[in-house]
Amino acid sequence: MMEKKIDELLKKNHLSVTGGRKKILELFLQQEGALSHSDIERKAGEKFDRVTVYRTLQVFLEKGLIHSIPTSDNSIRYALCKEDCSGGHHHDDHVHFICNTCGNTVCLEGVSIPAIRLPRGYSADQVEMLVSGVCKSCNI
Amino acid sequence: MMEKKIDELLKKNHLSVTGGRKKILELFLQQEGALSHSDIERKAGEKFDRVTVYRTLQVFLEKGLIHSIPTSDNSIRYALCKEDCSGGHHHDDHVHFICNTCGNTVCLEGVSIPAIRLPRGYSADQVEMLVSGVCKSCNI
DNA sequence: GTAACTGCAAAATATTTGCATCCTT
DNA sequence: AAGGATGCAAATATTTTGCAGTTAC
Repeated sequence: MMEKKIDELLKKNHLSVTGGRKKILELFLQQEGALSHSDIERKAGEKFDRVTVYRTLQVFLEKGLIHSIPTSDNSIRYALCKEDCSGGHHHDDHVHFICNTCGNTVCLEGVSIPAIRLPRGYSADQVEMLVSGVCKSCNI
Repeated sequence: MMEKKIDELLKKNHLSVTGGRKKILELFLQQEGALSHSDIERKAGEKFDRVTVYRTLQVFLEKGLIHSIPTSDNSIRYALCKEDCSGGHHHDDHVHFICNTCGNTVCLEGVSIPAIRLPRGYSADQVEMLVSGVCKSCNI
């Protein structure tokens, strides 16, 4: 049951289990894709405060439950991390896809980011790859 | 002379040559790297209005004079486009590098984004690659 | 019982819009 | 002269902070 999974996820990350956190985590689990702050507010209905959403996302981010996906429109998306990246230690080597038709953002778990050769003097820490286009569901 | 170059750039893109636009374009030309909205405000001093900066960046973006670089911190950076991407038709196939030490963002013109294979059903339109780490100047 | 989480109020920031005026062409 | 660009004022929207009340452990 999802309820169980949610509780486990929170406990595993040393977070107390509260209504707001459960609700937000549930949204992420239901949705196969990324959510922006405003997506969450909208989907959660009038359930809880804006501020709680900010704080919850921040804590989830710190604990490594979710990761953020950069965008060009000043509205960062967040997506659930997979098992192996809890504790702030991310294994974010997958590609993010943004659909221009439906607006959804998804993590392409199967597609990994190819290595690149940087100019002399540069050292890489993290690499993000962002593809926009038309997704599977819209591409008919 | 830079003055000339600035005028030409504006004219080439069918924009009238005004003080604000010249100033902002000058900032981009001086700086080898990307600028955020607030960078521009800061560097321009008290020269002109916030609103002018918003509108100018928007126009430059539409005309293809600059391109935007996504970030994870709700502060989009903008960088000058090279010759061949005016008219909203971008040739943005280079990698962007964000230095965690000095905070600068630069376009690695020499490094091009490797092709990737998307899952069946997805079609790509644009690809962004964002590397963070330590840049040449800070890596000593 | 205690520490942590939440909601509310309010402050601080950031972005957008309308309009009158000024500047470029 | 005409159209577009700018500055100012103000409306909106977004994010942060402090604090008091509530809840999880």
